[in-house]
Amino acid sequence: MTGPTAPDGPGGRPGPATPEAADGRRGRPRSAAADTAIVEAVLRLIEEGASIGDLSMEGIARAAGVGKATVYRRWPGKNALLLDVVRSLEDDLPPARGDSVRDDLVAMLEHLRRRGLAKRHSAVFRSVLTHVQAQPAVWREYHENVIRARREAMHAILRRGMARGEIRADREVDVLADLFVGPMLARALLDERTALPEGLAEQIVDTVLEGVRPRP
Amino acid sequence: MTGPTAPDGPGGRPGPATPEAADGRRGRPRSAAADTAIVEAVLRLIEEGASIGDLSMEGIARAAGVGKATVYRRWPGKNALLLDVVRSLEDDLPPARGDSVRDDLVAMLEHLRRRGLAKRHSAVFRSVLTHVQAQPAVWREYHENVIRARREAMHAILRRGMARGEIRADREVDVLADLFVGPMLARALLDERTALPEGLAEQIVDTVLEGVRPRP
Amino acid sequence: MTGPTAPDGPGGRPGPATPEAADGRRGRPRSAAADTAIVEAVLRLIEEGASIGDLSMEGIARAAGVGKATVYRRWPGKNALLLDVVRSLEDDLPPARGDSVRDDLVAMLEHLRRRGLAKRHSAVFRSVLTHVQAQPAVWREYHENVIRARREAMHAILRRGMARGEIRADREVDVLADLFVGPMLARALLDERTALPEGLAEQIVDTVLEGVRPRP
Amino acid sequence: MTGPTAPDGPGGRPGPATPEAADGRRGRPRSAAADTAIVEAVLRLIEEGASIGDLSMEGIARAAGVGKATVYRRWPGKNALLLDVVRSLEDDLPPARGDSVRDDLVAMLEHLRRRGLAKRHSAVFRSVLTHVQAQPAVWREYHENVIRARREAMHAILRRGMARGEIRADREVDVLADLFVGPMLARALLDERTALPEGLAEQIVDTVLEGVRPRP
DNA sequence: ACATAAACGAGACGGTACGTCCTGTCTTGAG
DNA sequence: CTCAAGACAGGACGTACCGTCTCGTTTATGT
Repeated sequence: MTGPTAPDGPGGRPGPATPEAADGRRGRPRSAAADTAIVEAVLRLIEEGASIGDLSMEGIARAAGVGKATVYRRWPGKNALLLDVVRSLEDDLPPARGDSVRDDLVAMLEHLRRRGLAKRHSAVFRSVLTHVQAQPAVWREYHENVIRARREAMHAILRRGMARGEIRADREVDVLADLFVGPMLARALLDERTALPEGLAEQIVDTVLEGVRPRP
Repeated sequence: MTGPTAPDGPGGRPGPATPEAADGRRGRPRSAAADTAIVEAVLRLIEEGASIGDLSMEGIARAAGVGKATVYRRWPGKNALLLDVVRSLEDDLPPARGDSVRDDLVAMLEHLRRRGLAKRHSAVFRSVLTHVQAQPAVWREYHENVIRARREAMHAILRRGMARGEIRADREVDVLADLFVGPMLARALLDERTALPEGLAEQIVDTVLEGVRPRP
Repeated sequence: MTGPTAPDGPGGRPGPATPEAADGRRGRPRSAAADTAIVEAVLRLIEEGASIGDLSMEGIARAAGVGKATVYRRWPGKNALLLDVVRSLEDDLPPARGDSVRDDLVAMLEHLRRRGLAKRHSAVFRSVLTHVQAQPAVWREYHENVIRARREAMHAILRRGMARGEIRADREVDVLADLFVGPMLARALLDERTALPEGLAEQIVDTVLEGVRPRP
Repeated sequence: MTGPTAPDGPGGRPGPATPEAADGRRGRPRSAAADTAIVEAVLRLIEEGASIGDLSMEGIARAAGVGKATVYRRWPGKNALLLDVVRSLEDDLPPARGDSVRDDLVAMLEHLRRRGLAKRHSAVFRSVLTHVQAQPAVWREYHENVIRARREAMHAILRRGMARGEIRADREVDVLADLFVGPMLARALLDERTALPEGLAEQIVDTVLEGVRPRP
């Protein structure tokens, strides 16, 4: 989510009370430079090998050359900040091109695979995500905003497939969705051997479509 | 791993420096009561709603009625302790009964499903696991001890299936394994709506075996 | 010093940078309302029980309904502001009426006593003064402007008394001055039991004049 | 107060709950070295020119080579710490020798004069005292413990003088006491020109005893 | 029985980070 | 050029934990 360049997370958090939405918009406006300096500092620190536990608001502010209050003015705590950092890494979902359900599924999984590969991701994403996951409230919000969108896109593809007779219709849609997403997730989380290999998306989609029993 | 009652992790961790491996083993022996008090305190705190980030060695020792040094004498840090707590919750894998590959797969996934259901698990396990995951070193060790065993059991089942012609042999075994384990993982981690429903194991196994394309 | 209503401190402090001294005196003039709002806010806060340490430029500006910059435009810091507040409380010294030295001394001490009694004083003055005293530079300036004037008035009275034979001339004037001022000061600073009682000025002056040895 | 070497203030603050008075006296005992390191650090910083406002608990702990918590374990805040520092500088009052009331009074004032002269005092004492004075609660306690003792010693001297006919009995004792103490205080607080000169105690006592009117 | 030695609870130690507040400066749009 | 508003970098506040280190006490064992 969020355009790749425009970090709208900061400042946007408080919802209706957001300064730019306010009537008068008085006082010195928030520095966009500080926004990016903070997010970049987090990414830099993680790339330099810091684990999530090593990160501190104190250290982030220091690394960003920013006062602590400037960080807290934008995010209520470390979790919310990290959540926004993750969001800033999210790409937009690929549009379902619709040539065939199989191709749409492959495109979706390829999107997931690539995201798990990007330099910043493999380090940042894995650790941030698992960290955020342990924080119910934060995780819920992330869930609402990011995972839900992905799930719904997946469901749309599958329902279209059912309507066109390409996908069996005697299973619940969300179970089917997990059948495709799950293997990629398992590989990303449980297997540390290698990066997610090219061709994995096709392999998963095709095998799940055709089934694991030997074909005659 | 580890018997349900006997937490052998403690004391055993430091390896060669372990007292019982020493020549004389003099002095007061470690209190087994302290071992269990500590682990139980962690579980209790989590059940009472504490997130992993809320846990502190200080608080754990306090809740266990134990001196801080007594905790540190057994585990080098919070991660190692939590890892042992997770391990204490692991049940032994079900033996592959071998009637059919399909049944063995269902048994394996049912084992996973149940583990994710137990009261202590759904609260403890999810959060501890995701926390531990963010700690590369700790995760690696957990991986070696627990996940690896599970993966190998899975692989054994699948290879037997291939040999018996029940599983297609033109795919890598570990990709196939993720095809079964992944959907359960996805449901457990990404879906907070409900507990894992009964029958989910069968549903996943059968659908993956038969494939998602409509059957004629 | 300063008329009771006209706080000329503000604006006058920065010296050459003062606007009214400038050639053209362009732009929006300073708000006299802001001047008084600030000083009044300080007094109000102290009367409401705030200790000096509790006061902050931030809080003062807030209480005065004024921007922080408006305060800093007038005073370089908290000390300077507090000093001006104290000054705004100073009454003019009573003119030496000259009927007798004894009466002039009583009038002087009565002036001190009353100043230490006024509602605003007993709260404000004591704390502000002792605070200011701990700031050498500020204290020095206060000393030059306020205490010195008082001391010189005192010395004038005493010298006149010596000339007229009412005061012994074999002591240094400033030691004699402290003999009268000191007791009132000691009572005000070291004794918290009661307000300074009526008649105290007379009692001190007469006893010091006559001496503490029993009279025959 | 407090013995000259043994800073019993720290730890002793909480009154009856003091650890050394407790039944079991468990846990690691407090480090006496830390006690002195902290107090010495305050004195050192002040001697190096720091004003009271410049002192911070953070800086004091740093200068003492001590954790902040170690300071807060002993004193609840800066005021209480400074109060103890002042107390650590108090000498015991000189015993009233009783040869004559005049000599006892001189000894008492000489004690005050000297205390205001000691290197550490003139810097530390003046500023700490005036600072502490602005904190009603702290001042009250200091008053109870230190000033009260001094006042009572003074009263004892004066009452003995009245009984022996050396002091006029038609004035309240506490007014008389201020007649002697006040001038020394005024000189110390209001006059920054010079240190308190030798012979000042005698000069004050004799002049107050004899009175300021010319003697025949 | 008695010393030895390690573990025990308690809690102090020097540190680091927390999230809040204040300082003195700067930057808006409005007057 | 001032005003109210409020963001800025910096830093102190008092609290909580970190992992280590004493304390005095308890509990085994090896003599």
